[in-house]
Amino acid sequence: MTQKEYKRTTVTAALPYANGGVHIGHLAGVYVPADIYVRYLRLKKRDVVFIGGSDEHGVPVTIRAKKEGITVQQVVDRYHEMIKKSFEDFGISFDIYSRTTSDIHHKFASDFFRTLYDKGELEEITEEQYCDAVTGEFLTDRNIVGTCPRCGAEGAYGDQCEKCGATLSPDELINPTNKNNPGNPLTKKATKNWYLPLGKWQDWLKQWILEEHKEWRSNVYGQCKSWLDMDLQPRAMTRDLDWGIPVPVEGADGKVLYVWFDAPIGYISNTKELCDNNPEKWGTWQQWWQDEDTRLLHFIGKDNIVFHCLIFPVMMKAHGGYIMPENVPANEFLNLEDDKISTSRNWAVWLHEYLVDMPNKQDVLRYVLTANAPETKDNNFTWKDYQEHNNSELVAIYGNFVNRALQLTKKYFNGIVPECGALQSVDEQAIAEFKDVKNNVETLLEQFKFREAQKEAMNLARIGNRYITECEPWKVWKTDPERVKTILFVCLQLTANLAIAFEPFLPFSSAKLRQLLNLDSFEWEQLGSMDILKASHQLNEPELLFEKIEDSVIEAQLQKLEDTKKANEAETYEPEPIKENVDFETFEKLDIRVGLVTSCEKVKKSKKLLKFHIDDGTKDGRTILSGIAAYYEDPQELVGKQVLFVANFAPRKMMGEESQGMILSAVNYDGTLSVTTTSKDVKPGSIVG
RNA sequence: CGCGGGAUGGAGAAGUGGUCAACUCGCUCGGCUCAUAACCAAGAGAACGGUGGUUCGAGUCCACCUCCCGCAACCA
Repeated sequence: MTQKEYKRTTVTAALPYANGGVHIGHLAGVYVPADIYVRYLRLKKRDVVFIGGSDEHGVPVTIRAKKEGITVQQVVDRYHEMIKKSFEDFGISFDIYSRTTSDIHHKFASDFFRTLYDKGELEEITEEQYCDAVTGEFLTDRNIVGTCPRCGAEGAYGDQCEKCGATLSPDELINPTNKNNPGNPLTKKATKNWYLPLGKWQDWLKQWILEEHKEWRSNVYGQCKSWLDMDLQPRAMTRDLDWGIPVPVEGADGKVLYVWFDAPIGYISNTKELCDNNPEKWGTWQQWWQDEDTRLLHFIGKDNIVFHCLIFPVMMKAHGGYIMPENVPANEFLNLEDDKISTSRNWAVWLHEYLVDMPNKQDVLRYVLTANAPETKDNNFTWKDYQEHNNSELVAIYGNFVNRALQLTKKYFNGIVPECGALQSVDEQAIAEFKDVKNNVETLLEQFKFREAQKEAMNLARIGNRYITECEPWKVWKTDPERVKTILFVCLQLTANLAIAFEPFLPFSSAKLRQLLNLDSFEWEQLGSMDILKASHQLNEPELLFEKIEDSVIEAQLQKLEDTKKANEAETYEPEPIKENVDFETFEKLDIRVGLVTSCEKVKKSKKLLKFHIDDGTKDGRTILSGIAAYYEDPQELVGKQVLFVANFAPRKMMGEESQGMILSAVNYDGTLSVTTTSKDVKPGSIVG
């Protein structure tokens, strides 16, 4: 694929925003593929650096800080630590994971901006912009709400009305106000900002991307093309805000660098931090960002395409001296149980929670996310899928083959690698098959086809299972023990090959397998070879590589999601509209009373009905049937409670019983029912009014 | 509204003009028993989102349409 032979590779993974945790969508889209690729290159002994870090500027963290009553720094500290820790525990092998609030970054980004400014690469534009008349803060279109001029809906945004879909500008809104401070009036103030004139670089971008990088993924190429077919507008690189990197220009008080300006520079400043800390090992940062022999790769999600393919390259080009990305493998999005992943709705599987709920199952998640990777279209993660991939692939195919090989070796040869005898055609065929795997995996990885590459690695185990079944060493042992030596020798070499092939994908399992095989180290070039384990080498005690995941574990996760859904519904609950007014006489017609429940039981053959006996102050009391059985599993808990009931309801037969009235229940937001009761003890039969 | 990406058996997913639409999981039926009821073999199952067109021939090219996602707050 790559025509040029590069000396080294710089790999970046999108900087997660320090306003929440990392979830499976981030992992599947960016971090797992990036990590696979980097581990592969390292195993090939290539020079590679893997850069990550938290993006800690921008507006949302300031809003969160305000809401929680803590400082912005406290917010970003909290999430930075959390994200960093969970990446580590998950085995995302960043060479550095730093942050955009670091001193090095502030200075670097500031200098970068200043260079553009001094070279005259930025345009100064003064504009009237909306701001909150009370607080004075500037507002983006999206943070202005008002009444839609077309459909009259309330709560239309400054850029679009969600109700009718009309594209709007804030000027068109009726009664515009600050979304975060409803009611505050707006005014307009002139403000000066610095813009990057993208149009100036349009021809260069067209040549570089549309002509020279036709091999980029179609989603990336198509998105770039659609932008490049229009006239690119200047893009503001500064904002009126007090959180961020101050604009290093005279007269720019109260202005900071736009997050999208400073965040990608974080890739570079983090590299610098890494190199400064250990120059012997890492050399200079310039070597990773400015040397023509370095290949630059950005792993991102599809929403970041224009920033990484157009804006950041223009920033680097305008600055001068930087290399351009050689590829930007952007993934599509992952859904969760058929619903969009959403931070605000808490609809996600959070990495930090997964690591607690599913201890030592990092590789299972890595495997499933890769097997289901949203490489060409949005995909769906379901827990059932997760269980299936684990149980029928990792356990049944990979883990099982390894276990067969190790157990048989233990049984027949005390865990010592036997001598290889003369090869038969069945052996040679298996060996020939698994020699192809190396090339196939390499080709696929170089094309960023991780899903297929992993499947190809799994083929090794399939080959192994087929081979061992065909050779039946457990049978041959009885007649020809010498032959069993060769069979198991081949199986063990296959096992060692599996450890190598899966290292980029399943690093924890490969480490464990390497330990079981009692191997100190291995490298990619050994993949496909038949002498990784020498005869008479002692193996360690066999252990299972993967465990079956039981239904109960999956059900617990599904329940967790179900609870989230419930909580979301509760949050977005809106009461039913109030009914038409009635006069007092109408109300008076209803005779509502207090009753004491003296007995309560399920009505046979009915799913819904409970049969109450109520003390209503009369000698015999009355019987009332109520359709709330589904919400009171144990009817006994209602006995002794005072309830409100309509006493002058016309009696009605249900399931053969007569119901004399109606017990009042509240209908909860989710449709569940709750019997009403009194707050103090009241004599049965008392009037409610 | 516009622009970009996508829609292939129950699920994932190859395939860009021409052998029975590959492969993985699931399913059915055999076999095996070394192995975590794991393994191996065989089989069933897709008129390739819809309509129309180009062509000797289309999942593959063209037109129109439908649905999903992104570009547009949070966000991979």
